[in-house]
Amino acid sequence: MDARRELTEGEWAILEVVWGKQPCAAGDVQEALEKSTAWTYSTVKTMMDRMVVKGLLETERVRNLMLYRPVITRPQAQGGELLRTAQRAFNGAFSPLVEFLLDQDKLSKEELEHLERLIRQKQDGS
Amino acid sequence: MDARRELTEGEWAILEVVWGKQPCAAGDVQEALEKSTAWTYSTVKTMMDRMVVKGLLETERVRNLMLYRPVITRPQAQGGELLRTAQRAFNGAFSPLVEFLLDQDKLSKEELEHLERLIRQKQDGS
DNA sequence: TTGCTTACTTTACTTGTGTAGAGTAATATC
DNA sequence: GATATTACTCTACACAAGTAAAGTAAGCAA
Repeated sequence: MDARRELTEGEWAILEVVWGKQPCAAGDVQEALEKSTAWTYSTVKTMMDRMVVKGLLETERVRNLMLYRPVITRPQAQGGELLRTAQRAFNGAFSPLVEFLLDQDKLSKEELEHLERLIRQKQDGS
Repeated sequence: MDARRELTEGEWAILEVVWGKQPCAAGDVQEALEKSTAWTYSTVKTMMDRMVVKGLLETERVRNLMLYRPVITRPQAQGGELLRTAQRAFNGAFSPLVEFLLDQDKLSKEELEHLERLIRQKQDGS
């Protein structure tokens, strides 16, 4: 619920899976992350249960199976992440953050064109 | 040196001070952060020494005083932060990150105009 | 009904970070 | 020179997060 909470690397990994397939059992998540993380079932299950306590996931018991759902949406988490980055690294403002990307040539010619178009649309819309 | 290392909240706070005044003694940093963090001298000193071990700061001893300097620059740290955010929350690309900001109306009319101008300059320049 | 399999629970070790007290060394002051 | 001040060092605790082994419960198969 609190999109302002910081997510760890592990929490992101788990949430990505749960967002993709919900409801979702701990075993599903473990299998999905097996290649990238090599975490055992126990590890994933522990992390997910801790995420429930934190309010990041919620559970529903179906017979002997525990199903998990995300409580926060991906956009909420993305927003929180960006907010914190802006806060920490750019004194709380988003615009300097974008300027930094421009300065550092992090955006390709195509992306620049694309963004220019989007900005113009945005301006027309409002 | 490694701009890819993640900085904690505390490390950011300390680095902000050290970037602003270098070289800088632990006491200086403690005083600067006193209002916002209420950390004691010991706390700040411990964190800074750990940052030296990590290669985030370097020291020079002048008589009985230990002076600290940043090893990474602010832009390096900002870049690292943004890179990680892009990685975690936007599958590694910067452009979707900016699009997210547009979608979520995180940028004011003035900022949009400003950015549009910058983008156009950028395109002319290259 | 006996054991196999699967999922879950309990417990615990480790590392990093925030936090700081207590003790020590060196400088400054009277 | 004795004392006060300042800065440092050492040590340690707490909590979060990554990590997972071992034990338990419940449905399934023969």
